[in-house]
Amino acid sequence: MDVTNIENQRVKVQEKINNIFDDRQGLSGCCPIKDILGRFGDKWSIYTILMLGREEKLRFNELKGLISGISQRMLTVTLRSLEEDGLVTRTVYPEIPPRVEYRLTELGQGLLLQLLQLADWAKLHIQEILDARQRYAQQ
Amino acid sequence: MDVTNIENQRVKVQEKINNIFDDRQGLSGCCPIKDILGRFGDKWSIYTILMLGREEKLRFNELKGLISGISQRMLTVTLRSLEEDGLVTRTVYPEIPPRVEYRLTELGQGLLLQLLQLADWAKLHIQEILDARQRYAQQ
DNA sequence: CGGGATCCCAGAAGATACTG
DNA sequence: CAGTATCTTCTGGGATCCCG
Repeated sequence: MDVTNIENQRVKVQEKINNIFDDRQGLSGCCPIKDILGRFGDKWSIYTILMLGREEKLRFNELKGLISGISQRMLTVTLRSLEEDGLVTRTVYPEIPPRVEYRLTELGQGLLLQLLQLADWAKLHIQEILDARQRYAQQ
Repeated sequence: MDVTNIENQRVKVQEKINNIFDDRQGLSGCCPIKDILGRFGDKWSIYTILMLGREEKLRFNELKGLISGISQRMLTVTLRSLEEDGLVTRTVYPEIPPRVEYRLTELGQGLLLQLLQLADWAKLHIQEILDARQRYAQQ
């Protein structure tokens, strides 16, 4: 009985994986995971999304202060890329000096939730990974 | 009532995000998401994990055939990196010619499940992203 | 068969200076 | 304040050759 369940699990996983690769042609020649990953797999997007998720709205220099180490250029590039994909909105207030506010869209908040799930898994298993890494280094 | 629920949701999200950053110091100066992402955020790890997840066990050249476009070097590098982190096992059979089998560990299978969840979200929302990208391009 | 070692390059990211 | 422009630096990954 247990064996059957485990076997069923396996088959489901295999089907899902097959589905991912079936869709490859339709979606600009790339599997959806890779495509999504391209959106936040870079060096700064995650931090940007997390900060906007925590603070709800932030100005350019506020973000720059919160994301330690990021350069002006990379913050600009990152925000433009997130905006392009509809994950972030950019609102310019025509004042002097200018004020620009960034927020997550609903889509961006959805992605944030996925990231947090991934973070949960990561926190649960990070120690195993660190241990494995150390074992590997000692061999 | 509904407003309170939404507000509760928000607070939960904020707490989670704060937790991620609280742990930064303890975990080699990096938040766990970034650390995990470093494991499969590269160009080939995902495909490797997906293939091993689908086939259960694979030899070096079988993998190379399944992952179109990958070079010998990058397959080696990718597999070593996954092995180092305890996501993949490498078994050498001392025959002539040599035979080497790769499999996902339990940890690797756990990560695979996370990836599949991400894929589910991706498939649901990829079209929104593509639309947003097109709108952005036309402005 | 399953790699290791070496060379090389494009594109990502940092530093710095300037601007509406 | 919120960028843009330009230059340089760094790194991931491809190509090639070799080996047990």
